[in-house]
Amino acid sequence: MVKRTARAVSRYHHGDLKSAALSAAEKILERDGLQAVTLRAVARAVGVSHTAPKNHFGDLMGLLSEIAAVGYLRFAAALAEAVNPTSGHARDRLRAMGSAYVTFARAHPNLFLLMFHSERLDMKRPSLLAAIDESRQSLRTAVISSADARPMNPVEVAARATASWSLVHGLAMLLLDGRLKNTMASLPGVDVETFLETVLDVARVGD
Amino acid sequence: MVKRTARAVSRYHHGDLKSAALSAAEKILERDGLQAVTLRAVARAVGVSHTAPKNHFGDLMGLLSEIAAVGYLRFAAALAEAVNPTSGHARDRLRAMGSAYVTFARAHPNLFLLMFHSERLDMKRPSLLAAIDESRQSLRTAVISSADARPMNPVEVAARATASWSLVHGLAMLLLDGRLKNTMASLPGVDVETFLETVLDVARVGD
DNA sequence: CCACAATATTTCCAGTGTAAATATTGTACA
DNA sequence: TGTACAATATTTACACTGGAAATATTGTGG
Repeated sequence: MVKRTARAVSRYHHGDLKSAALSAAEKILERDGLQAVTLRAVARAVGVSHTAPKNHFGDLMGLLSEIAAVGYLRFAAALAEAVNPTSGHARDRLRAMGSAYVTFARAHPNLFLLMFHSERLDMKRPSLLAAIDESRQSLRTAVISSADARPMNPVEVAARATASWSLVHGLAMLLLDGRLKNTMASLPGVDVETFLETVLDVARVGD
Repeated sequence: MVKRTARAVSRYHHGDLKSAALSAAEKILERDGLQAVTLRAVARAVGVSHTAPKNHFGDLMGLLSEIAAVGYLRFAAALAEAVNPTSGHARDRLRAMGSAYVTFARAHPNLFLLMFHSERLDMKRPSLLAAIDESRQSLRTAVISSADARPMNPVEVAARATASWSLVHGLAMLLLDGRLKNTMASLPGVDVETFLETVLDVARVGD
């Protein structure tokens, strides 16, 4: 059995506890849900005393915030990726980002739910704020580039951006919370991804 | 000091524990958040041993489910109320219901968040299912009545309904999670309700 | 009036977050 | 090289939680 990554032999001083704990926590989150993400469970998974994580995350909220921060960085990358190849019209880029938004939520449901669960997050934590801001940048570029030629006042611009965001976010949340099961059941032969794309097509926000 | 409602003198056998516990729990929920809703806290608030609620709710998830059920009944009433007086066009009714949806979420934020937090709910509990179905009925009437004259296939009908729902739900969730603070801060002089109405106006879903 | 079901209490246990004191280790500096 | 110091980890302790199990009280139908 090979030694971990760094020189870790003595067992005291894990050597890479922070990142090890983060990935262990993320695994627990996706596998067993948020309620299973526990300081003690993470510590057990990494093979360390149950108070060791405190040095790196402070408390449970700190740990969850760091997990969410990692999620936001991946989220931002996924959104940016979705826009890049689409060299078509601005509206197509917005549409592609909406699709990527929902796809990410489906691919990492528990992580996504945590990311929008402020009650469990420390919204003053710098790393989390920075990661959120990165996602916001990704979103903004697509929304801005889809602005019409005709002049709009700032409120209308913000309202359209918020409407677009609300649509994709609400769709993701309803889906993850199982609220679309009835709808899907009433449409035999229609698979989920097809239906989600139809929703995004039908709802061309603003005009 | 007047006796409670029913004849409750002996202190053993509360007499109306279920409803008393429910309203106490709801008060705690709105005042201190979901994490404060605890079987023991509710029992303390009602002045009863900490295992007494078990007889009525089974476990914590059962209690939370009953609270959510009450919320869904109120939610359904609020939505139905919003549609009733509006005798105008079908689209106006849909618009009014969207406004009522967001208004309810703002008026009872923690309750609303619980209602869409399946992880904490027992979605097999009959009372909860019935209450959810009542809300769904309220929503459905408005959406159906706003359907165009021109024929649509079932998938498009469902997609439009889902898009409308997603928009208002996403708007409510983003707002409650504090995700619109930045946007609002960038629009000095615009108050929240005005902005929310603008979002709903801008996003006339489907056509 | 009494057996029984419903309701409430008491007692107990395992699991959790967190604080405080202690122990070990890496490292900068002499 | 060696040593004080900061960083990191452990041990111990405590208050809280959900829940199971045994017990006690009360309402009610027979």
